[in-house]
Amino acid sequence: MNSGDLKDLGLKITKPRMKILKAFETSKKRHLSADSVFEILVKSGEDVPLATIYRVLNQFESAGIIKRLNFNQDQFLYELDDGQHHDHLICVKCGCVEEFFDDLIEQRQEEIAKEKGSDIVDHSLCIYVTCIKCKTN
Amino acid sequence: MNSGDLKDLGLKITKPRMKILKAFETSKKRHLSADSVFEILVKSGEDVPLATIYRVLNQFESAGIIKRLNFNQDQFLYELDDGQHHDHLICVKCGCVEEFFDDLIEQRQEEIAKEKGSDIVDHSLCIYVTCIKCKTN
DNA sequence: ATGTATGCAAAACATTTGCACCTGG
DNA sequence: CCAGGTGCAAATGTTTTGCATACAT
Repeated sequence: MNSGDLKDLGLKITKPRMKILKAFETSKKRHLSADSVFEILVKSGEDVPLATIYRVLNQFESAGIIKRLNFNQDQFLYELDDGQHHDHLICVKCGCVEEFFDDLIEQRQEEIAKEKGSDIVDHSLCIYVTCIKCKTN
Repeated sequence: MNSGDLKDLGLKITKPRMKILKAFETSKKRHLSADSVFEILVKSGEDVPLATIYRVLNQFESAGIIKRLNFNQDQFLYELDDGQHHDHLICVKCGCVEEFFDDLIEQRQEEIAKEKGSDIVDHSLCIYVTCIKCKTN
């Protein structure tokens, strides 16, 4: 993701937008809340107000640059959208997130929707786990 | 679910609790928000304040009487817990909810967690659809 | 009687919005 | 220059909480 991409999406290249993008690209965590983006920027002295972060995040989501995820937590998480659909395993102890994709599960969902006469618009599968690290602690 | 069951769970039989239970049992919708429980009770003249509804709903969830669901909407929904795990199809147009259970999907989730070395605690699969009724409108 | 539950009003908290000012192209 | 973006403060909407009173057993 670079400034050209932003421009192509009809979004002006502004400092807040670039900073927020960079936060995602340089963070070791792929899944960030609005608040953690805020924290990252505060720490790097590149402060952007939360309201702007939320606005930019929403625009990025509309533009298809990021995805907003709902893990039944108190906040939404956002991840860069690489175009590869996947689902998530979320550790209930440490909050870490792993991604996976399973063809069989995807297919079965299509079949289930078909049986009901419905068209799938989207789906979300969250597997809440105790991750391998937390199991041994 | 009757007063005896409530008592067995260590919950006193109070008017608000009975009214809220009845709202679930008599509603044609299985999936209700705190607010829609409130509306139902207002309409039947059995008014219970929202704060109490939230408190009772939380107690019921801890007691295993109901489940709290998160469909990526602005509120949580609650359903009577009949002990049968299932997942949901949610219509993005009309908000109607259908339930389903698929053994294959359940199994695959176990396998995926196992591959990662994690233990499943819970999971949530929401298929967002356009339902058959909304397709034809 | 007494520990719980309720009602009310107020708090909490993530997210959104109105509006005046700024900025990118 | 000017539409669009930002910053700030205030609003929103759901859910939670503190506290004094009422109730179940």
